[in-house]
Amino acid sequence: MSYHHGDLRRAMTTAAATAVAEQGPAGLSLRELARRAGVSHAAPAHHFGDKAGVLTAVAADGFTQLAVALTEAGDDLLAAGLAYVRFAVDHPGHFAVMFDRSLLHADDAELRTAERAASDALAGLASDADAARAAWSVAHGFASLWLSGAISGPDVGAAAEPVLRRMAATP
Amino acid sequence: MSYHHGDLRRAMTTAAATAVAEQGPAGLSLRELARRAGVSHAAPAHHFGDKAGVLTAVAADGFTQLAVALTEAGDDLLAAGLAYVRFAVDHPGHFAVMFDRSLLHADDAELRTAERAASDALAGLASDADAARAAWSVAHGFASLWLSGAISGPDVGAAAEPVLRRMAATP
DNA sequence: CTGCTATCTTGTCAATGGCAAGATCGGCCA
DNA sequence: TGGCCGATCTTGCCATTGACAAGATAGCAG
Repeated sequence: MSYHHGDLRRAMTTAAATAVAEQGPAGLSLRELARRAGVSHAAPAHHFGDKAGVLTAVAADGFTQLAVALTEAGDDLLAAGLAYVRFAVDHPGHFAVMFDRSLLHADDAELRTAERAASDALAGLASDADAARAAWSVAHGFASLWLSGAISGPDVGAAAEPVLRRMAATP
Repeated sequence: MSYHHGDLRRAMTTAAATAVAEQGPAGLSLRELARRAGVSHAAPAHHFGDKAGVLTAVAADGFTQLAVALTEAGDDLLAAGLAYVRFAVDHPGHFAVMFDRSLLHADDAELRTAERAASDALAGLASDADAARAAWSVAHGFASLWLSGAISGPDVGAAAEPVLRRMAATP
């Protein structure tokens, strides 16, 4: 039987992200993941160690992509907030694990550098620490509530914009 | 052997809440729960149906308590925000499941009425819908980020107050 | 006392996460 | 060229778990 020689690690992380987006982190099965990738049930363990390792890789991937999205949004606080919300809505699988320490290996090196990158992208936007925390809180809160269905509407951007503007306006 | 005749259902929900607070929703084991309560491994199923049923009961309990906390906080938006954050920090097990639809029976009757109670308590605070959403987002976001460790400090209230004030100040 | 219902039990099963040991592959160096 | 070696992936196994089915017990109504 021929072995799998593609980039199995990346295939697994992306598959895991979509699975988490569909069924939540608790619904993720390593064996199901392996089945879909066409490999044996023990293949994930080699690359990630355990289940938390898979989710840690997903989270690290998410923070990296978030850092890029925030950087691309520029210096405007409102634009950055919208980019944050859009990232969460477009990558629900990543977002669902990124801030849940109970699912991750919090001391993973790759994760920490990715977190740092996103954190740095955030810190550069606001004038002081409280303003940064406030902006981060609104964007994060709105994204979470939207994903949970607590806030809903026809368009995310249209719903988020007035909420985020209210925060960006304050000095 | 004598059967358990106390209020097993309530004992389970509170035990489940503390277990979730310690190990996250994914780490919750119905059998471990039953063991701690001194009942058989199938006892939880009778009261809650399945695992999601247990977490649904925890979430409903959380929304009920949240509604009380918000009502007690009065009409001030800042006070309500602080009460929201304090509730999340004081009841991390409840908060962790309340907004995660993937863990719950979203159509549960008890859950829906509890959600409604909390939602009503929130809606009465702000002048318009956007203001309510904004206040909710900041409080929810700050609480989430604090619980995840992304924002930290010596005292929650001291850290939250300037952030929430920034939102409450805007008309 | 008898029957009824809610509560709790034992018994069982498939699925899962994780570990150990072995097989295969691809590249590196003599 | 040919053999070695580490990385990758496999098979085999085990304890734990969630869920279901069927039975036992307790307390209450009549």
